[in-house]
Amino acid sequence: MATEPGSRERPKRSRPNINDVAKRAGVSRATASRVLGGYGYSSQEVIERVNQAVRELGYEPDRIARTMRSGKSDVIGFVCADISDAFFSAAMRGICDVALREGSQVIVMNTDDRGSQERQATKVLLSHKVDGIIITPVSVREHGHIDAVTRAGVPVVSLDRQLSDSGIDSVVADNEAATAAAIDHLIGLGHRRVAFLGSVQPEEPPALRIGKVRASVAGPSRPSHDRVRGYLRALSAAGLHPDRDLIALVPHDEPKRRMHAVQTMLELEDPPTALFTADSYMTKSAFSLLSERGIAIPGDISLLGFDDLEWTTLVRPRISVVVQPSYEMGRAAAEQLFAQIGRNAAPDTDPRGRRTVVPARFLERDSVAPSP
Amino acid sequence: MATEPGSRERPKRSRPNINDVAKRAGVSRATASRVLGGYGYSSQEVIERVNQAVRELGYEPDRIARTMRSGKSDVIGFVCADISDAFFSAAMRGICDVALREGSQVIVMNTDDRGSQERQATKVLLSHKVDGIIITPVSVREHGHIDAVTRAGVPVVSLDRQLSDSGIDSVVADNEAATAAAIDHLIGLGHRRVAFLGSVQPEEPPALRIGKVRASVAGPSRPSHDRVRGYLRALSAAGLHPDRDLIALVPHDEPKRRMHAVQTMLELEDPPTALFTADSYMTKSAFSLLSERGIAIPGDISLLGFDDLEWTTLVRPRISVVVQPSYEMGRAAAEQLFAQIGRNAAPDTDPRGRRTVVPARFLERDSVAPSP
DNA sequence: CCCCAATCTGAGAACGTTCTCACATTGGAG
DNA sequence: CTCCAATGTGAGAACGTTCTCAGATTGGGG
Repeated sequence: MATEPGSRERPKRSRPNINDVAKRAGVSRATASRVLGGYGYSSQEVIERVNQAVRELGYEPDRIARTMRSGKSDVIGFVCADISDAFFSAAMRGICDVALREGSQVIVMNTDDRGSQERQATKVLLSHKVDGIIITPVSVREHGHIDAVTRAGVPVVSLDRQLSDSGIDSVVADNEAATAAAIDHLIGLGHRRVAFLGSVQPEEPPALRIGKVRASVAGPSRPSHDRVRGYLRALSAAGLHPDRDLIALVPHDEPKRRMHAVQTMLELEDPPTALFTADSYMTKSAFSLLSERGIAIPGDISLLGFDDLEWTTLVRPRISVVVQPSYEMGRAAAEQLFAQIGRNAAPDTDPRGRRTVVPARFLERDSVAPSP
Repeated sequence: MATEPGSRERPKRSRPNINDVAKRAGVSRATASRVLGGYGYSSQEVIERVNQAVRELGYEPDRIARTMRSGKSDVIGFVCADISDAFFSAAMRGICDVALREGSQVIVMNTDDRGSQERQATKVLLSHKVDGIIITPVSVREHGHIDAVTRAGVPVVSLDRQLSDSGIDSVVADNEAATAAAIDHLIGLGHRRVAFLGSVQPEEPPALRIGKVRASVAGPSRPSHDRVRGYLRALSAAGLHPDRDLIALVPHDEPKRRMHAVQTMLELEDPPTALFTADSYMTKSAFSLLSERGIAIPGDISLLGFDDLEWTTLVRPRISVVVQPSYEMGRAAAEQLFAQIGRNAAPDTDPRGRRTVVPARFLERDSVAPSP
């Protein structure tokens, strides 16, 4: 009723609030809130009148006001390097599914693996009063900004990487064990010269890239390191000595250097009979180069990769891979986060942080054969 | 100073607010806010004292309270079918990049192409007071819930699909033109029997899948329809008549039926000499089947696909494709959304909604050859 | 008949911000 | 000297919610 003359500028008509509901139901705001919140006492009649009013007005509570009052926002943050990356977008889906079940929403922020962006992201999320944060931290050592989050009483779960010396929960794949098993598989097939080709983050200290692999690889969990460790462990378990020439670690943002690393490996005097490519970037580069050069897989050389990508079953031969369950890892991280949120961020349970390790699976396909 | 005895239960120590800043600077809350907001008059001395206090306390304004007061949240929503899909996650990245520049964050919600989820998502986002929504709507006809969003004064941009009879902005690829050009290319190479293999949404009316393709394909922009239209247009421009047997549209969530559609096509009495696969699902299925069957591409049959996926350059032959610039589409949608937000959601500019069409590119590779 | 517990309700505070308004205090022009 | 504009400041309202508290009304047990 009462359509004002200038019905054009209606957009100013804002959503009904709880006062409107109360008025329509003929009760006070407190009573309406009590009915909606389902606490305290309310007469049956009032309950019905309020619900009726809610329906008639199409009332939806304002989550901002609710957050203001309660401190709980029903929003969590996901901080990752790049949401368009297949691993992160799959994990994101897992996170979203759990969040939906919990009645929460997810804010995503990309860091491009830059510490400054990450620090900014945590600040912003905190000022949005998120209930918790899932993060794939750029650095496993410098995590002052992340500690600040937990200190503010906001739960944090670290995904895919583990922070050293912090009580922060983490969800990681068993990269070391899975890699060791894969390498062991190759050794079992008679391979004695197995190359390890992996990527590292651009920010990583160059020490890792050249000398003292074993030492520099020690420390907190980070996929690239753990996989090197797994490689070394399998070798040593089989009584083989690691050969510096058969290990290459290049920054993941330099495709040319990746190609070059594979190339160098193939031109060795005593070349490897099997390639273990420790991540999707490297697997792709190696496969490209091999097929460009007309080198037969697995006839001339065996190829075993990490990460299951769509194309690994589309190319011939189909590539055998160790696959990280990215969706499930996202789910697990979210489950753990909501568990923390539920018990009100009690930071006392385990001083070293709960660590969830999810198994990576080995998918045998056609790119690996016995050593000639 | 003054570390209380029970310094264990510190987490209750909440972040400093603007009152703390004001107190420390020895001014009123209003003055502190004025300095921080940079409006009105403030003496140089007070400005410095306030900034000093901000630094000392590490004060960060509470965005929830700010939203409460101003109605602007610096958050936008992205509603898509599935964030783990390559198209959406790339678009998401584009959206995030623009949002970052604008000082906003992005909440993602998945619908799995279900109308109920989508309606729910818009409600939730509205109650979070988002400044705008980018959406890939499930249905191009039933958009009452989306109209409700604009009616609430919240800008909306539709991505990849266009809503019929609504003033809602959209960003879409020129699917029809790009498809027509691709088909034309095939015809130019002598192909007379070109098959069209595409997917449709599960919810889509079966009418589309069987008869009267041309008629049912009319209407608002939606990639699957536009591509069929482009196909028909190119055929007709070349004086060719469409053959019902050479057109297959199957729900994208039924891989078996996809395979079956390709199979049927190949077993036709007068089989096609070229396959146009109108989306990534179909391209993958067709390539798989062809290579399984040992059918030579492009020797026995030419293959031309839609969507550029990583593997299309990894397999042999490399697949020629029409590629949709997903990242740029996300960017464009976000740009348009913030433009609307900037001019305060004036819904008066163009009653039919601004339509941004971004060109799809044709990438010629090795999977297309002249007709034998 | 009185009292107290149980039931029901509403007034009002609080969350942290922004911003309007009113009230000083200047100093220069007339 | 007077007046007014320019400059500087603070009190307090408002956003929409939740929830504590106190007050009112019942009814049953003593």
